[in-house]
Amino acid sequence: MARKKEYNKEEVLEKAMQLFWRNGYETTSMQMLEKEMGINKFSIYSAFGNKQGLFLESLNHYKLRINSIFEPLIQGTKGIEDIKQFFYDSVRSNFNDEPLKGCLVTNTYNEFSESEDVLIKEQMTSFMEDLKAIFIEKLQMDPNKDQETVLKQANYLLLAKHGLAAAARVNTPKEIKDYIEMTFKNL
Amino acid sequence: MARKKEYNKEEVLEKAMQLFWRNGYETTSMQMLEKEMGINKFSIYSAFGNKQGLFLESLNHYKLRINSIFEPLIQGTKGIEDIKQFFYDSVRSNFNDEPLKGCLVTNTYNEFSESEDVLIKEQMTSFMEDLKAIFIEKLQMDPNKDQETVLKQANYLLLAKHGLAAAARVNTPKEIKDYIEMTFKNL
DNA sequence: ATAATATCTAAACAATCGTTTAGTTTTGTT
DNA sequence: AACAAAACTAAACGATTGTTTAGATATTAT
Repeated sequence: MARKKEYNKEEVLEKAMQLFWRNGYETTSMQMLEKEMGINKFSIYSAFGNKQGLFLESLNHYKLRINSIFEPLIQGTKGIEDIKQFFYDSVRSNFNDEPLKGCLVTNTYNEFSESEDVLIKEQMTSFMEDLKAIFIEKLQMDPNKDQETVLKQANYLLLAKHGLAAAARVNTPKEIKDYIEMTFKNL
Repeated sequence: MARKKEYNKEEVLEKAMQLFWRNGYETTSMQMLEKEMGINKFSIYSAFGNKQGLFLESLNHYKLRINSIFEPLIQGTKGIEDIKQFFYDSVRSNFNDEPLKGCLVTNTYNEFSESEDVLIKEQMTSFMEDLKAIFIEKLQMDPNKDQETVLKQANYLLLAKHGLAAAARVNTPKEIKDYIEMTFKNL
């Protein structure tokens, strides 16, 4: 009993996410989003509530989109090798002449670390905790590692991943490769 | 033949720098700066030109201020141990119940990685290159290391420093400590 | 065909952004 | 004492921020 949407929600969300990914939350204006998404501001507000709502949905869209990177990590059975491959998958764009945008989650984590936006901070914290849990599980696959070592190495890898994501926006493929290789050299 | 300034330039610069450090460039407004620095907008503009000028001077002020961290690194004679100490010095606030603001240079590096602000990007790039040169020099103190290894480890440490600075804004002292120890374990 | 309703466009909203202007006050020199 | 120069206050600048409103348009169920 009503008019049809002239846009596809997934498609415009993908475009919004790309823009947020490239510029961050604060720098991306509704005007830019309107232009990039190709739909009117009113349509954005009816579909996503407000800018924060659009961003949160963009984050979720991002998580689904990078499933191809997480799936092998979660499903893998090779322990620490899976994590290393995950590191490489995370920065694939650095080796493919694609624009370097790092990791949207880490970018957001950095941008909002001093912010008081509760919803977004919660999303970030839970995401990081999930990742740490996965790392721990992978590290525990090695029976020679006691629990203390596992936790220590998980902390190490979590921060390494964090740093890699940040660095991936500015560093060269060679620097990235050196970093990943050194990181996993003696684990 | 003129009126005296009622403020001390170093003092207001310190306050501006603190604010930029906490919030980043984009999030810090002239209104906030006016309030924090305790002087009028007009005075800010006469002294620093514009917001970007104020930020660039804040960056320089920051570099002078963290001299106590860099001096031991540059003057040190213990090679890699100096770098490790430098890492610890960089995140001292994490161990001292002080507010966690990470490293202003790295925060800025991240915030401006996709920006087109040439002046600020130049400052960041030169800063990172300087740091890498110092790392290389330190690593070369070990005569057992060939040049290829030196470069590889320098890349590794530069990214590690980058990641540490980002992570220092959100992680716990234990996580930070685990990270630093693991980073230097097998160099 | 008509009524109902959701979606569109386009303009306007108040608030804030970085920046500038106008006018006053203070200081130092002659 | 009078003038000149710099620093102050406070208000306003136009542009842009995120958000909302008003009205036209399109679609569907009856």
